[in-house]
Amino acid sequence: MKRTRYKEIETLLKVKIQHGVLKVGDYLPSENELCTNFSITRTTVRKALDNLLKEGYIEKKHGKGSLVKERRHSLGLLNVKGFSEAVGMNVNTIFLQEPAKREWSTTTSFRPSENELKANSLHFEQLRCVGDDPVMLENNWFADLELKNIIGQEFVEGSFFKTLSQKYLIEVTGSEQELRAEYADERTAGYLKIEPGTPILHISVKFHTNKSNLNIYSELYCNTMKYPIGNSYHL
Amino acid sequence: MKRTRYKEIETLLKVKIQHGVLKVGDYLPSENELCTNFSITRTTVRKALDNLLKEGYIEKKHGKGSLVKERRHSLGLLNVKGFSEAVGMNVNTIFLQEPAKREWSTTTSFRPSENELKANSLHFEQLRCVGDDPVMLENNWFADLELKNIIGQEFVEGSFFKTLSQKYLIEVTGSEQELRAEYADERTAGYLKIEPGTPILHISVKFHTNKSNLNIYSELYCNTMKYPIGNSYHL
DNA sequence: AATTTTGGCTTGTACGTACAAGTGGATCTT
DNA sequence: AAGATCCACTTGTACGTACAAGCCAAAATT
Repeated sequence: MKRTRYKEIETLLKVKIQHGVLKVGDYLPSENELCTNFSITRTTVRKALDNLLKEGYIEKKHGKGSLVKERRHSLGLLNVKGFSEAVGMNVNTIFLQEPAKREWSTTTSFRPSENELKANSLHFEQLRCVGDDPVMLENNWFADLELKNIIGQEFVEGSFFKTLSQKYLIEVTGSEQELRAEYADERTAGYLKIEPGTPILHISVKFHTNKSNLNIYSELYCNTMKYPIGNSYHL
Repeated sequence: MKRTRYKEIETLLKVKIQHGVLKVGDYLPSENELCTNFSITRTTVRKALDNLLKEGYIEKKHGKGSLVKERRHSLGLLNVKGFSEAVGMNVNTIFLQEPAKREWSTTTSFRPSENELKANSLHFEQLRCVGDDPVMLENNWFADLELKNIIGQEFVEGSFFKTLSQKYLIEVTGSEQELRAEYADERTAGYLKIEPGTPILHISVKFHTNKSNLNIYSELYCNTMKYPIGNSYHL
């Protein structure tokens, strides 16, 4: 991943927000202050702020400033990253199947490319809990191409995507999703502690990354009774 | 809505794409060509293209150009606009309840503000069909504040959002959503032609607009068996 | 005292310039 | 003929400038 000035500012501010240095409702330094503080032009500052806006971290008020926004308290922003970045603090993740070489699933909505299918597939399965409530069963596949030592390694802060970003400089650049309401099958229901046949939200995702041959295919099964899936979008 | 140069170019290109003048896979004129054609600077052109990128109309290739992208053929891009703009051609909309003054719903996920609750509520209900298959039941509420004559009037191309944009210069600036898998109740199941108790996808949306006191509250009930809800996101 | 005006801050739009970096065909060299 | 180089094109990043427009409090006017 190429380092750029705007990305520097962007991640720096994002970290400050994530760590609570900048709290919800706080105004960011004005664009001109950021310019002088970091010795960059307003064009670059605005590019960084635009990205934060797009990802829902801030809100901009014409004539006033940019302020830190309340991130969705439900399981928000699935269109940006994975689960553990989206939710607040009290999220526990349990590995049902540790990362290992396994067959490509034949039931994913998004079909891997021929090149990916030729390669081996790495897979892992997690159960996501809010407190003690299991709310999401998650399966992930990706081609075993460029990620040396990813199996056997602990994930950074429990997040696969943070690991990709920090250890391999791989960033998610986009995603496609398909959403379906389905009956829970027995296995899924068991892990989610619900009756088989209960409606669950099935989300199929293909994450695109800046490595053109690396995509992550995820199948998520969510119990939305207590914790609906959230999403937001701002121009 | 304020008219800006970049919005001009943006809508002009968008219309060309929507009307098929620019087809999927076609390259747009280069940024420099657009500059000279419209007598604007590259900064402005890029702002317009960024918006098209964000809304999923185009794809950019470094060193090559911008090309028109395949829009998702499933019921895509709910985070941007409403239904009839998101899907292709063969969508039929049936009014179950024409726009009229009705009570605010007490069951919406997103609570209208005090100011909105004080005002009267306008409501309408639609059934969305792909061909002959009913796929989505849609209820919409919004405060009766600034939209003179909107009841009794035909929607532009059947779309409420297009009507807002073209007749009232109101644009959607963002949205919040909550997604749940639920059992279909009898009424919903009847209209969607499914058995009561079948899982359906319930989407609650609050659309924000450039009129700060105008939000649109929608409750959508989708039969995702045949047509899953699609979504995509690109940096 | 109440109202209007002003001025200084903020973000929004738009101008123009320069160079980096990816792409691909034409040209030159071996 | 095959390969390497070059060049003209594309988009990406970053610089700098100017003014419009929204917000708000202090100052001037009524």
